Amino acid sequence: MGRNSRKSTIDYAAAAREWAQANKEGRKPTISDVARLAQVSKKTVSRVINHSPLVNAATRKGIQGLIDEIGYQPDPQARGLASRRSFLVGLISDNPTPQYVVSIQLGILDVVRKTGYELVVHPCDRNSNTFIEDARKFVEVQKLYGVILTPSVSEDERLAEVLRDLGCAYIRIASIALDMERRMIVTNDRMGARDAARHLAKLGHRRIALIAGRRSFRSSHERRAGFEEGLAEFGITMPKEYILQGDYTFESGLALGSAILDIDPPPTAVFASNDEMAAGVLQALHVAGQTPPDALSIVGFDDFETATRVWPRLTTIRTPARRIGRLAAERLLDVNGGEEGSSGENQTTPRLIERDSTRRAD
Amino acid sequence: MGRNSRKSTIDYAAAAREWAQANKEGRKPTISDVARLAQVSKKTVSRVINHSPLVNAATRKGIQGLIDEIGYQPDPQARGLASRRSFLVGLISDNPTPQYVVSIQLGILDVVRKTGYELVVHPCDRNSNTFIEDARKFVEVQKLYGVILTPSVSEDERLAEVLRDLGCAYIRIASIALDMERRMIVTNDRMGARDAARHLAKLGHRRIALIAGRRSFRSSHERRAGFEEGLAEFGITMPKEYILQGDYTFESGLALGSAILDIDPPPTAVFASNDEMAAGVLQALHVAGQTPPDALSIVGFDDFETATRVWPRLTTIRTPARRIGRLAAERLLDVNGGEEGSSGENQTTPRLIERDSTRRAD
DNA sequence: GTTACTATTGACACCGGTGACAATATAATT
DNA sequence: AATTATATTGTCACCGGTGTCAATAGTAAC
Repeated sequence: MGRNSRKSTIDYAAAAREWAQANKEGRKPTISDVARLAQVSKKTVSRVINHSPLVNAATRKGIQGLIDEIGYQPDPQARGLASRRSFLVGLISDNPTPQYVVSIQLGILDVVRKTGYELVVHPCDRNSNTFIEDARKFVEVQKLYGVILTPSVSEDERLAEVLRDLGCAYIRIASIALDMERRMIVTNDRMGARDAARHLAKLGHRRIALIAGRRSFRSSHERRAGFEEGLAEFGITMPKEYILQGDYTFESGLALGSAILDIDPPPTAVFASNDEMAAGVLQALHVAGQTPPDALSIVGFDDFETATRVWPRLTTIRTPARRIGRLAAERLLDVNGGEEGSSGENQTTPRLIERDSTRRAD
Repeated sequence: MGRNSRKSTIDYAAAAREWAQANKEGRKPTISDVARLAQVSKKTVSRVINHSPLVNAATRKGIQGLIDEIGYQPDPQARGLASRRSFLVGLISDNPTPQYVVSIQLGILDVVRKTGYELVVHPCDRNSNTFIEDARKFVEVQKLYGVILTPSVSEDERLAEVLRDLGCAYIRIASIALDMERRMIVTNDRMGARDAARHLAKLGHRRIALIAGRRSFRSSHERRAGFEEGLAEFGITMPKEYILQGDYTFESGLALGSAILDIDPPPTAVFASNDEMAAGVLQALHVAGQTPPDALSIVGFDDFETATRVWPRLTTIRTPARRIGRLAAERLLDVNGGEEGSSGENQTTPRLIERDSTRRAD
């Protein structure tokens, strides 16, 4: 205190009224308007909007009040132009499951909204040979504040390198740590798959099959490895013919589901590496006239909507996608402002949701 | 021709080389760089990037070549600041079905990408009392080029008025024309529902029930009306107790599905106003130990993924969501540049997809 | 040859902020 | 009282484009 009355104190309320008066035509106020009304320089107002500590508390309070009063909102384009950045966050994804993408988006938006940033979505095709170049242009031209990457683009090292090169902050969502901790949100798929295995083993199953996910997704390897580890705890190993290669699509699950029926001896349970494929297996059984889980128990992975739409409802491993999105955004925008430990979570552990697609082995 | 050699001709290729030479440190070129190299004013370069007709053909060609050569990309922030607009398109939605939102997004992106715009997503809650104000701020602060609205926000007249007020272009996706033609993409839900009714009637069903969608969605009324019209063609009317009020969620379908079983006399077919609810009905039947479509045929609406995941797969009315997104974006960005008639579609007609959830009435 | 017109280009301020650095005021130190 | 440090604020050029309007150069008309 004590040093806040260099000049005769300003009546901010009166200034606000004056503005309302003079601005009949409804012009949006700019920083200059605020500065004039508050009788300070533009720079000081700028400091207030940017939460600079270099402002006298009383001055800040008054200016902030004036800003609220007349509804001044800084122009992101002008701010960005001057400071060579933007207030946009990008989401680069190439995930085939729409439900995943939406959930992640919602999670990100939960956070981004509060902080005045906006989310620009950017699906891409990792196989396109202009993929890297496109992404580069995207972040460069838009001067993105940062980007969030979902599998499988999150696993692309070329992309990560380009982003580092551009000095663009990024968060990679993936099933294992591929990068510095502050750049990762890790979903512990391996552990989830392990639980799936334990669940089936505890139900007495011994002849257990696996439908693997798309090879280009890290998660597909993690899920398989975790599942095998879990089985190993019970002394179970899968013979080669019980391991089928899917690609995370419903169609692959459908095809492989009917293939499973022809295996001799038939497995009594199967772990599909995601719900879409599990739903496919389920449908294959129905087509074959079976009534799951009688002859075949099924465990999925993800717990997206499909899991509860099908019949019987899928026992599955829940991936908290929205929460993951939230964590990624929090980390990117450094909500919790660097306060040590506060909520620096960057791990999510999936958990088993038991429903109706599994039963005890006879 | 004839007036393109006022000054000694510029060697643009040489200029490009010169830039590559001088710019070892990899600075991004700005409009000033281009202007200097091409020996013209910034304004002329500006005209080229904006496709102004007021540029000599030869000059344009040279400058464009130079731009391509050195990889100049105009800064959207600077452009926006100076011209008081932006290169962002907004998607404002409050639809409960994620698959719909994703499909629409993809459709919009199909178009938006090609034109250098970016898509900013903005889900909202129409019941929030700051909804309108939030939306207003969103388009005002971001100076959005335009926005696309999906049901049910697309049906909100207050919002539309605010947008007109702000001079922001917008496209409303809805099941009936609520606005000037150039601002609408209409999905003819009524006709789709009519087809659903005809389908059931032709299969010999007479005791037919309806599960209506959420009241706050226009489509729910359209679908109901269309369905009733279709039945009327066959002289069928639904008694009151056959008309159930759902809310477009799976859960409501599940609850109402089991309610249907208690109606006496029981209907032999039901039209659920969307696939989610149809899936719910299906599950209710399974829970009750029935094997649809034996005792009850079901028709859904939308043909989103759920329709093919459940068993039996749903007979449904396809809403081409991605195409709708594409049409909306084309219209908004005026792709087809005003050429009369070229592809000014703004209607999509849903069509019946026959699968396994319907059968002949006994 | 002069005038009027069209086509093309340029000059320059400005959009609404921020960065770098200078200036001023107050407090602390000697 | 003079000097130094700290807190607070201001100055001014600049970010990278565009709008407005003037300038210049050919061309057609008189």
